[in-house]
Amino acid sequence: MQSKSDIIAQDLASKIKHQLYKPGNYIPSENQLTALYGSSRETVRRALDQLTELGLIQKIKGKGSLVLNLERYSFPISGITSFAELNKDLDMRAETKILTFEKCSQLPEKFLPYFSEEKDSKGTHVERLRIIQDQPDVLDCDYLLNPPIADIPKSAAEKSIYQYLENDLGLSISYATKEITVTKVDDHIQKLLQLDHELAVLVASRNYLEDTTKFELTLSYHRPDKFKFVDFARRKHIKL
Amino acid sequence: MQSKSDIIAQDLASKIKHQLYKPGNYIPSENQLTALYGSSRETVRRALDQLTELGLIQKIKGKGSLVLNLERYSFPISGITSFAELNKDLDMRAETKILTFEKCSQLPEKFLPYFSEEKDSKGTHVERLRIIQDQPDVLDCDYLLNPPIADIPKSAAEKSIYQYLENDLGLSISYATKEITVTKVDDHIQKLLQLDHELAVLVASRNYLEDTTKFELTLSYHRPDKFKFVDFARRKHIKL
DNA sequence: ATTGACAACATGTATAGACAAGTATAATAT
DNA sequence: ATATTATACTTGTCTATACATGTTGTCAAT
Repeated sequence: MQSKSDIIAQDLASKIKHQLYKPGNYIPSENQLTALYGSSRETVRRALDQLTELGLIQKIKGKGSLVLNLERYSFPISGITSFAELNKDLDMRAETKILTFEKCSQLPEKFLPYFSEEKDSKGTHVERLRIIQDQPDVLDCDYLLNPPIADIPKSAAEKSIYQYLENDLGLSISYATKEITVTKVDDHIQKLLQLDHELAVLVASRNYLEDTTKFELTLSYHRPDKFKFVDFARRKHIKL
Repeated sequence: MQSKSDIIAQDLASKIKHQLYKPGNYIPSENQLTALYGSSRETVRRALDQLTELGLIQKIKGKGSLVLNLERYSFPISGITSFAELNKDLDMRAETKILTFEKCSQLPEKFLPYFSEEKDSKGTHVERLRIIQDQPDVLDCDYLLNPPIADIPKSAAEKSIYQYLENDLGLSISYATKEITVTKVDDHIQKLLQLDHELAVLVASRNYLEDTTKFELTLSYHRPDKFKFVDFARRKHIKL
């Protein structure tokens, strides 16, 4: 269920996207938004907090909330976003080729160096090659852990695994830890990505549900010349 | 000035760091924290929101706030954190060698392909080589834009530019957009980083103040074999 | 022993109100 | 004209309250 502040945030985000509120201008003040949406100021402020976190606006005390212009530098791809979602959002008309789809009684070898803590976990191994404009771009290796994900139809891998998990199974994907490195890859991967050298960008991530259950391990091998990670970050003032 | 909720967040974060609250356990409930800190529940909740965003805890409805165990996989280096801060936090006893420190009337050539919008901006050009355990690791190229940063002493570059800006000049560093790619580098950089090939990881970022003034451009060239970017991300549900 | 209802806890969401502090404008005094 | 003051805005912070909803254990009925 969407909360009132989620709906307001969604509506404002869409208005910013469609340039009803333009970069460099202020959106209506919190009091005006309060009247507009018929809600309390705190509720409006919770919506604005979301937009601030996303990097859509910057709040300036005494003045208002300024719309930032980030579209110039393309859009954040950090966070947790599935390939299918990116494909749709960025309209990159990509093709997906399923290379592997198998159930395993333990973690496949290739995952071991990165996720040794799951050595003996059952799961489903999915390998998919992402092809953009006839160019192999990314090799996605997923391992869906068996508890909590028992069975998954092959059709879900063809479309979107995340959509299947969230819409069909009703699971709530919540957070992830990611690690980006550059590694040497074997002949097999080198051939798949049509590389003329042995280096690839590797994004390794552990993905978790709302109840902190780990449900997926991912290794994504990217062509270095195509790889681009865009991020928006705010300075945090908590010192550990 | 630090707000009440900031102080609570800071205190809780420190307790988590020092294992007073351990991973897998729940921190005290919001009502207990309310009593503990003598504040309202909303104030406590604002503190918990910060810890949630940082990935220190996961709130579970009906149960409580669980401490997550992220230290196992080393700690998020996304966000905006200066090298000096990282050096201190991670205790990596790094050495910094200043290669360039000059005022410029326009953007130096090397920045142009990445920040063409600042072509004619005055500023200070700082190049620093980061050496970790006698191994050149990162080449940091900064360009501090003249408005808003007029003069900067060379001593600041030797210690920490961010500390100088925030503490001495009283500027508020607020947010940044970052872009991570892999690029071919020229002989000069190749030699500095002691690379036996031509690929380096490039982190390009635009850094902004609280009033949305852009104040710094950064190009960081990393040795691919040493590069590691760790991130914590939460799934966002706003669709653009 | 199993089930079901209930109570006591947890977090999630929304509201209303108050005051602080930064910004900009207009009126005022010099 | 210039500087000062008042004011009406803005966002920032905190409080108190209410109700919704999810979780867990207890106690009673079956």
